[in-house]
Amino acid sequence: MQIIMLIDMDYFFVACEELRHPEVKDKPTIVGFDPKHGEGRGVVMTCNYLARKFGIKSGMPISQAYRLKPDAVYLPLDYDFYEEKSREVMKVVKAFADRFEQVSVDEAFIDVSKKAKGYDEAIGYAKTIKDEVKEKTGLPCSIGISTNKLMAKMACEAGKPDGVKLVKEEEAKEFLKSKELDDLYGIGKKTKEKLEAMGYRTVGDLAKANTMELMEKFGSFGVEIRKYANGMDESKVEENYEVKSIGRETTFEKDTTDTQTIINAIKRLSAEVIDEVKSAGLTFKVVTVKLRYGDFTERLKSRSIRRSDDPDDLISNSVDLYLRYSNKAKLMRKIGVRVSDLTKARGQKKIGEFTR
DNA sequence: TCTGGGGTCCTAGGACCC
DNA sequence: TCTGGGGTCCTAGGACCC
Repeated sequence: MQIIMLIDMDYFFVACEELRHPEVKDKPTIVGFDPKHGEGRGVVMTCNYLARKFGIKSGMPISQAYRLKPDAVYLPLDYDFYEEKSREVMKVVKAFADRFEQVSVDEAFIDVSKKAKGYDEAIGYAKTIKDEVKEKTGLPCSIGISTNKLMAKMACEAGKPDGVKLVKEEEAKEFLKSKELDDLYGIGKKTKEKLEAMGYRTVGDLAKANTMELMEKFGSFGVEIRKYANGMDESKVEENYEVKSIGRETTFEKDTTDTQTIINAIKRLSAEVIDEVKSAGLTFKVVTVKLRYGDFTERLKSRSIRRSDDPDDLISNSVDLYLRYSNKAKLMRKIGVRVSDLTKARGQKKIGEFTR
Protein backbone atom coordinates (compact mmCIF):
# COMPACT_ATOMS: atom_id res chain seq x y z
CA MET A 1 0.00 0.00 0.00
CA GLN A 2 1.10 3.49 -0.81
CA ILE A 3 1.37 6.04 2.00
CA ILE A 4 1.38 9.66 0.92
CA MET A 5 1.51 12.75 3.10
CA LEU A 6 0.92 16.41 2.42
CA ILE A 7 2.80 18.77 4.69
CA ASP A 8 1.16 22.19 4.59
CA MET A 9 2.41 25.13 6.67
CA ASP A 10 -0.21 26.90 8.79
CA TYR A 11 -0.84 30.59 7.95
CA PHE A 12 2.70 30.54 6.60
CA PHE A 13 3.56 34.19 5.88
CA VAL A 14 2.16 35.42 9.20
CA ALA A 15 3.84 32.54 11.04
CA CYS A 16 7.15 33.65 9.50
CA GLU A 17 6.52 37.23 10.63
CA GLU A 18 5.74 36.00 14.16
CA LEU A 19 9.25 34.58 14.37
CA ARG A 20 10.80 38.02 14.08
CA HIS A 21 7.89 40.04 15.54
CA PRO A 22 6.74 37.88 18.47
CA GLU A 23 4.57 40.77 19.69
CA VAL A 24 2.01 40.22 16.88
CA LYS A 25 1.24 36.70 18.11
CA ASP A 26 -1.62 37.84 20.31
CA LYS A 27 -3.06 40.25 17.73
CA PRO A 28 -5.08 39.81 14.57
CA THR A 29 -2.36 40.02 11.94
CA ILE A 30 -2.49 40.24 8.18
CA VAL A 31 0.28 39.93 5.60
CA GLY A 32 -0.65 41.49 2.29
CA PHE A 33 -0.75 44.65 0.30
CA ASP A 34 -0.80 48.08 1.94
CA PRO A 35 -4.43 48.81 2.96
CA LYS A 36 -3.79 52.58 2.65
CA HIS A 37 -6.58 53.33 5.12
CA GLY A 38 -9.09 51.38 3.08
CA GLU A 39 -8.05 52.77 -0.31
CA GLY A 40 -5.42 50.13 -1.10
CA ARG A 41 -5.60 47.81 -4.11
CA GLY A 42 -4.71 44.21 -3.63
CA VAL A 43 -5.63 41.38 -1.35
CA VAL A 44 -4.92 39.60 1.92
CA MET A 45 -2.20 37.03 1.33
CA THR A 46 -2.38 35.31 4.72
CA CYS A 47 -3.80 36.11 8.13
CA ASN A 48 -3.58 34.40 11.48
CA TYR A 49 -6.47 32.68 13.23
CA LEU A 50 -7.19 35.70 15.41
CA ALA A 51 -7.84 37.75 12.26
CA ARG A 52 -10.04 34.99 10.86
CA LYS A 53 -12.38 35.50 13.81
CA PHE A 54 -13.29 38.86 12.29
CA GLY A 55 -14.21 37.25 8.97
CA ILE A 56 -10.91 38.02 7.29
CA LYS A 57 -9.44 35.39 4.96
CA SER A 58 -6.78 35.08 2.31
CA GLY A 59 -7.72 36.34 -1.14
CA MET A 60 -10.07 38.94 0.29
CA PRO A 61 -9.60 42.54 -0.95
CA ILE A 62 -7.38 44.31 1.56
CA SER A 63 -9.82 47.25 1.62
CA GLN A 64 -12.55 44.91 2.82
CA ALA A 65 -10.28 43.48 5.53
CA TYR A 66 -9.57 47.04 6.63
CA ARG A 67 -13.27 47.75 6.99
CA LEU A 68 -13.70 44.61 9.12
CA LYS A 69 -10.72 45.29 11.38
CA PRO A 70 -8.94 48.61 10.85
CA ASP A 71 -6.79 48.18 13.98
CA ALA A 72 -5.39 44.78 12.99
CA VAL A 73 -1.64 44.56 12.38
CA TYR A 74 -0.96 44.93 8.63
CA LEU A 75 2.46 43.76 7.47
CA PRO A 76 3.95 44.06 3.96
CA LEU A 77 5.09 41.02 2.00
CA ASP A 78 8.70 39.91 2.28
CA TYR A 79 9.02 36.99 -0.14
CA ASP A 80 12.78 36.70 0.30
CA PHE A 81 12.30 36.00 3.99
CA TYR A 82 9.47 33.50 3.41
CA GLU A 83 11.52 31.67 0.80
CA GLU A 84 14.42 31.44 3.21
CA LYS A 85 12.16 29.91 5.86
CA SER A 86 10.60 27.67 3.21
CA ARG A 87 14.02 26.25 2.31
CA GLU A 88 14.64 25.43 5.98
CA VAL A 89 11.28 23.67 6.26
CA MET A 90 11.69 21.69 3.03
CA LYS A 91 15.13 20.51 4.05
CA VAL A 92 13.69 19.03 7.23
CA VAL A 93 10.73 17.43 5.44
CA LYS A 94 12.78 15.99 2.60
CA ALA A 95 14.97 14.05 5.02
CA PHE A 96 11.89 12.03 6.04
CA ALA A 97 10.78 11.16 2.51
CA ASP A 98 11.22 8.25 0.12
CA ARG A 99 10.07 10.65 -2.57
CA PHE A 100 9.62 14.42 -2.18
CA GLU A 101 7.67 16.93 -4.26
CA GLN A 102 7.42 20.59 -3.31
CA VAL A 103 4.21 22.08 -4.72
CA SER A 104 4.43 25.64 -3.47
CA VAL A 105 6.38 27.77 -1.04
CA ASP A 106 4.54 26.23 1.90
CA GLU A 107 3.46 22.75 0.78
CA ALA A 108 5.09 19.46 -0.11
CA PHE A 109 3.96 15.92 -0.84
CA ILE A 110 6.04 13.03 0.39
CA ASP A 111 5.78 9.35 -0.39
CA VAL A 112 6.74 7.42 2.76
CA SER A 113 5.54 3.94 1.70
CA LYS A 114 8.89 2.38 2.58
CA LYS A 115 9.60 4.39 5.73
CA ALA A 116 6.22 3.91 7.39
CA LYS A 117 4.54 0.53 7.35
CA GLY A 118 0.80 0.77 7.81
CA TYR A 119 -1.44 3.54 9.06
CA ASP A 120 -0.53 3.38 12.74
CA GLU A 121 3.13 3.82 12.02
CA ALA A 122 2.32 6.61 9.56
CA ILE A 123 0.55 8.65 12.22
CA GLY A 124 3.53 8.42 14.56
CA TYR A 125 5.86 9.25 11.70
CA ALA A 126 3.82 12.34 10.78
CA LYS A 127 3.88 13.56 14.36
CA THR A 128 7.65 13.19 14.39
CA ILE A 129 7.92 15.24 11.19
CA LYS A 130 5.64 17.91 12.56
CA ASP A 131 7.60 18.17 15.81
CA GLU A 132 10.90 18.35 14.03
CA VAL A 133 9.67 21.09 11.66
CA LYS A 134 8.50 23.06 14.69
CA GLU A 135 11.72 22.46 16.60
CA LYS A 136 14.10 23.31 13.76
CA THR A 137 12.21 26.22 12.19
CA GLY A 138 9.77 27.42 14.84
CA LEU A 139 6.91 27.07 12.36
CA PRO A 140 3.64 25.14 12.72
CA CYS A 141 2.31 22.83 10.04
CA SER A 142 -0.48 20.36 9.40
CA ILE A 143 -0.09 16.94 7.85
CA GLY A 144 -2.62 14.92 5.88
CA ILE A 145 -2.08 11.18 5.41
CA SER A 146 -3.71 8.85 2.92
CA THR A 147 -3.00 6.49 0.04
CA ASN A 148 -2.83 9.12 -2.72
CA LYS A 149 -2.03 12.79 -3.19
CA LEU A 150 -5.62 13.91 -3.56
CA MET A 151 -6.75 12.32 -0.31
CA ALA A 152 -3.63 13.43 1.58
CA LYS A 153 -4.49 16.95 0.52
CA MET A 154 -8.15 16.64 1.52
CA ALA A 155 -7.17 15.09 4.86
CA CYS A 156 -4.71 17.89 5.56
CA GLU A 157 -7.39 20.51 5.00
CA ALA A 158 -9.59 18.77 7.57
CA GLY A 159 -6.75 18.60 10.10
CA LYS A 160 -5.89 22.31 10.08
CA PRO A 161 -4.51 24.02 12.04
CA ASP A 162 -1.62 22.27 13.71
CA GLY A 163 -3.04 18.81 13.08
CA VAL A 164 -2.24 15.34 11.81
CA LYS A 165 -5.17 13.76 10.00
CA LEU A 166 -5.41 10.31 8.50
CA VAL A 167 -8.03 9.22 5.99
CA LYS A 168 -7.76 5.53 5.16
CA GLU A 169 -8.43 4.33 1.65
CA GLU A 170 -11.65 2.62 2.75
CA GLU A 171 -12.83 5.80 4.49
CA ALA A 172 -12.28 8.12 1.55
CA LYS A 173 -15.75 8.02 -0.04
CA GLU A 174 -17.52 8.54 3.25
CA PHE A 175 -15.12 11.35 4.15
CA LEU A 176 -15.78 13.20 0.88
CA LYS A 177 -19.52 12.52 0.61
CA SER A 178 -20.89 15.60 2.32
CA LYS A 179 -18.22 18.09 1.15
CA GLU A 180 -19.16 21.06 -0.99
CA LEU A 181 -18.29 20.65 -4.67
CA ASP A 182 -15.61 23.34 -4.58
CA ASP A 183 -13.97 21.78 -1.54
CA LEU A 184 -12.74 19.14 -3.97
CA TYR A 185 -9.32 19.84 -5.48
CA GLY A 186 -9.72 20.86 -9.13
CA ILE A 187 -13.22 22.27 -8.80
CA GLY A 188 -13.46 26.05 -8.66
CA LYS A 189 -16.23 28.58 -9.05
CA LYS A 190 -17.03 27.93 -12.72
CA THR A 191 -17.09 24.16 -12.56
CA LYS A 192 -19.16 24.28 -9.39
CA GLU A 193 -21.75 26.48 -11.11
CA LYS A 194 -21.97 24.13 -14.08
CA LEU A 195 -22.27 21.07 -11.86
CA GLU A 196 -24.98 22.71 -9.80
CA ALA A 197 -26.88 23.57 -12.95
CA MET A 198 -26.76 19.86 -13.76
CA GLY A 199 -28.34 19.11 -10.38
CA TYR A 200 -25.31 18.04 -8.34
CA ARG A 201 -24.98 19.54 -4.88
CA THR A 202 -22.25 17.65 -3.04
CA VAL A 203 -19.13 15.63 -3.77
CA GLY A 204 -21.22 12.56 -2.94
CA ASP A 205 -23.60 13.45 -5.80
CA LEU A 206 -20.66 13.85 -8.17
CA ALA A 207 -19.24 10.50 -7.10
CA LYS A 208 -22.38 8.77 -8.38
CA ALA A 209 -22.83 10.99 -11.43
CA ASN A 210 -23.48 9.64 -14.91
CA THR A 211 -20.07 9.41 -16.57
CA MET A 212 -21.42 9.95 -20.08
CA GLU A 213 -23.17 13.13 -19.00
CA LEU A 214 -19.97 14.46 -17.41
CA MET A 215 -18.02 13.47 -20.51
CA GLU A 216 -20.40 15.44 -22.76
CA LYS A 217 -20.17 18.54 -20.60
CA PHE A 218 -16.50 18.51 -19.57
CA GLY A 219 -14.66 16.00 -21.75
CA SER A 220 -11.92 14.00 -20.05
CA PHE A 221 -11.85 16.51 -17.20
CA GLY A 222 -15.33 15.26 -16.29
CA VAL A 223 -14.07 11.72 -15.88
CA GLU A 224 -11.20 12.98 -13.78
CA ILE A 225 -13.31 14.94 -11.29
CA ARG A 226 -15.66 11.97 -10.93
CA LYS A 227 -12.64 9.88 -9.94
CA TYR A 228 -11.58 12.59 -7.51
CA ALA A 229 -15.06 12.57 -6.00
CA ASN A 230 -14.53 8.86 -5.34
CA GLY A 231 -11.20 9.55 -3.65
CA MET A 232 -9.18 8.16 -6.55
CA ASP A 233 -5.99 9.74 -7.88
CA GLU A 234 -3.20 7.92 -9.68
CA SER A 235 -0.71 10.80 -9.95
CA LYS A 236 2.73 10.14 -8.51
CA VAL A 237 4.90 12.16 -6.16
CA GLU A 238 7.20 13.75 -8.77
CA GLU A 239 10.76 14.34 -7.65
CA ASN A 240 12.24 16.27 -10.52
CA TYR A 241 10.30 19.42 -10.97
CA GLU A 242 11.33 21.89 -13.67
CA VAL A 243 10.00 25.41 -13.84
CA LYS A 244 7.95 26.03 -17.01
CA SER A 245 7.67 29.80 -17.04
CA ILE A 246 8.90 32.89 -15.21
CA GLY A 247 6.90 36.10 -15.02
CA ARG A 248 6.31 39.37 -13.21
CA GLU A 249 3.22 41.51 -13.15
CA THR A 250 2.13 44.73 -11.50
CA THR A 251 -1.08 46.61 -10.88
CA PHE A 252 -0.88 50.39 -11.31
CA GLU A 253 -1.84 52.53 -8.33
CA LYS A 254 -4.36 54.18 -10.61
CA ASP A 255 -5.60 52.83 -13.94
CA THR A 256 -3.76 54.63 -16.72
CA THR A 257 -3.70 55.26 -20.46
CA ASP A 258 -0.23 56.80 -20.39
CA THR A 259 1.96 54.83 -22.80
CA GLN A 260 5.21 55.94 -21.22
CA THR A 261 4.13 54.84 -17.74
CA ILE A 262 3.20 51.44 -19.13
CA ILE A 263 6.41 51.04 -21.13
CA ASN A 264 8.47 51.94 -18.06
CA ALA A 265 6.64 49.25 -16.11
CA ILE A 266 7.31 46.70 -18.86
CA LYS A 267 11.02 47.55 -18.77
CA ARG A 268 11.18 47.19 -15.00
CA LEU A 269 9.30 43.87 -15.01
CA SER A 270 11.43 42.56 -17.89
CA ALA A 271 14.61 43.32 -15.96
CA GLU A 272 13.32 41.36 -12.97
CA VAL A 273 12.33 38.44 -15.16
CA ILE A 274 15.78 38.39 -16.79
CA ASP A 275 17.46 38.44 -13.39
CA GLU A 276 15.63 35.28 -12.43
CA VAL A 277 16.14 33.62 -15.80
CA LYS A 278 19.88 34.23 -15.63
CA SER A 279 20.32 33.20 -12.03
CA ALA A 280 18.57 29.92 -12.89
CA GLY A 281 20.87 29.50 -15.89
CA LEU A 282 17.98 29.37 -18.35
CA THR A 283 17.09 30.70 -21.80
CA PHE A 284 13.61 31.38 -23.17
CA LYS A 285 11.88 31.18 -26.52
CA VAL A 286 8.39 32.58 -25.89
CA VAL A 287 7.52 36.06 -24.64
CA THR A 288 4.03 36.81 -23.34
CA VAL A 289 2.57 40.16 -22.32
CA LYS A 290 -0.55 40.21 -20.17
CA LEU A 291 -2.85 43.21 -20.28
CA ARG A 292 -5.63 43.77 -17.80
CA TYR A 293 -7.88 46.73 -18.48
CA GLY A 294 -9.85 48.80 -15.98
CA ASP A 295 -12.98 46.78 -16.79
CA PHE A 296 -11.05 43.63 -15.78
CA THR A 297 -10.98 42.11 -19.25
CA GLU A 298 -7.68 40.40 -19.93
CA ARG A 299 -5.60 39.86 -23.05
CA LEU A 300 -2.51 37.72 -23.50
CA LYS A 301 -0.23 38.39 -26.46
CA SER A 302 2.68 36.10 -27.06
CA ARG A 303 5.35 35.48 -29.64
CA SER A 304 8.10 32.95 -30.25
CA ILE A 305 11.53 34.41 -30.82
CA ARG A 306 15.08 33.17 -31.36
CA ARG A 307 16.11 31.49 -28.09
CA SER A 308 17.69 34.05 -25.79
CA ASP A 309 18.49 35.26 -22.30
CA ASP A 310 19.17 38.83 -23.39
CA PRO A 311 17.25 41.64 -21.65
CA ASP A 312 17.09 43.64 -24.89
CA ASP A 313 15.26 40.79 -26.65
CA LEU A 314 12.73 40.60 -23.86
CA ILE A 315 12.20 44.35 -23.61
CA SER A 316 11.92 45.00 -27.36
CA ASN A 317 9.49 42.13 -27.89
CA SER A 318 7.30 42.80 -24.88
CA VAL A 319 7.10 46.55 -25.60
CA ASP A 320 6.30 45.77 -29.24
CA LEU A 321 3.54 43.30 -28.27
CA TYR A 322 2.04 45.96 -26.02
CA LEU A 323 2.25 48.75 -28.62
CA ARG A 324 0.91 46.57 -31.40
CA TYR A 325 -1.98 44.84 -29.66
CA SER A 326 -3.24 46.93 -26.74
CA ASN A 327 -6.34 49.06 -26.92
CA LYS A 328 -4.94 52.54 -26.19
CA ALA A 329 -8.39 54.01 -25.63
CA LYS A 330 -8.97 51.81 -22.58
CA LEU A 331 -7.61 52.36 -19.09
CA MET A 332 -4.94 49.85 -18.16
CA ARG A 333 -5.09 48.30 -14.70
CA LYS A 334 -2.30 45.76 -14.76
CA ILE A 335 0.59 44.74 -16.97
CA GLY A 336 2.62 41.54 -16.91
CA VAL A 337 5.62 40.03 -18.68
CA ARG A 338 6.33 36.28 -18.79
CA VAL A 339 8.81 34.03 -20.56
CA SER A 340 8.32 30.35 -21.27
CA ASP A 341 9.68 27.41 -23.27
CA LEU A 342 12.68 27.43 -20.97
CA THR A 343 15.88 25.47 -21.53
CA LYS A 344 19.17 25.29 -19.67
CA ALA A 345 21.53 27.87 -21.15
CA ARG A 346 24.36 25.43 -21.85
CA GLY A 347 24.92 21.73 -21.57
CA GLN A 348 22.01 19.31 -21.59
CA LYS A 349 19.07 19.79 -23.91
CA LYS A 350 15.49 19.88 -22.84
CA ILE A 351 13.90 16.43 -22.72
CA GLY A 352 12.56 15.47 -26.12
CA GLU A 353 14.62 17.99 -27.99
CA PHE A 354 17.08 16.71 -30.59
CA THR A 355 20.44 18.11 -31.50
CA ARG A 356 20.71 19.10 -35.15
C1' DT B 1 -16.77 43.69 -1.60
C1' DC B 2 -14.16 44.80 -5.60
C1' DT B 3 -11.08 41.92 -6.89
C1' DG B 4 -2.66 40.45 -6.42
C1' DG B 5 0.98 37.94 -8.15
C1' DG B 6 3.09 33.66 -8.77
C1' DG B 7 2.27 29.70 -11.40
C1' DT B 8 0.24 25.02 -14.03
C1' DC B 9 -2.48 22.40 -17.28
C1' DC B 10 -5.76 21.85 -20.97
C1' DT B 11 -8.14 22.81 -25.35
C1' DA B 12 -8.58 24.26 -29.92
C1' DG B 13 -7.89 26.16 -34.47
C1' DG B 14 -4.80 27.35 -38.14
C1' DA B 15 -0.30 27.04 -40.56
C1' DC B 16 2.69 24.08 -42.43
C1' DC B 17 4.95 19.71 -43.68
C1' DC B 18 5.06 14.97 -45.43
C1' DT C 1 -9.94 18.26 -60.16
C1' DC C 2 -10.59 17.49 -55.69
C1' DT C 3 -9.00 15.98 -51.50
C1' DG C 4 -6.49 11.92 -46.88
C1' DG C 5 -4.40 11.50 -42.56
C1' DG C 6 -0.76 12.27 -39.31
C1' DG C 7 2.18 15.23 -36.96
C1' DT C 8 4.22 19.54 -34.93
C1' DC C 9 4.39 24.31 -33.90
C1' DC C 10 2.23 28.60 -32.78
C1' DT C 11 -1.08 31.49 -30.49
C1' DA C 12 -5.11 32.59 -27.45
C1' DG C 13 -7.89 31.79 -23.77
C1' DG C 14 -10.05 29.41 -19.78
C1' DA C 15 -9.92 27.35 -15.34
C1' DC C 16 -7.67 26.36 -11.36
C1' DC C 17 -4.36 26.46 -7.32
C1' DC C 18 -1.59 28.73 -3.52
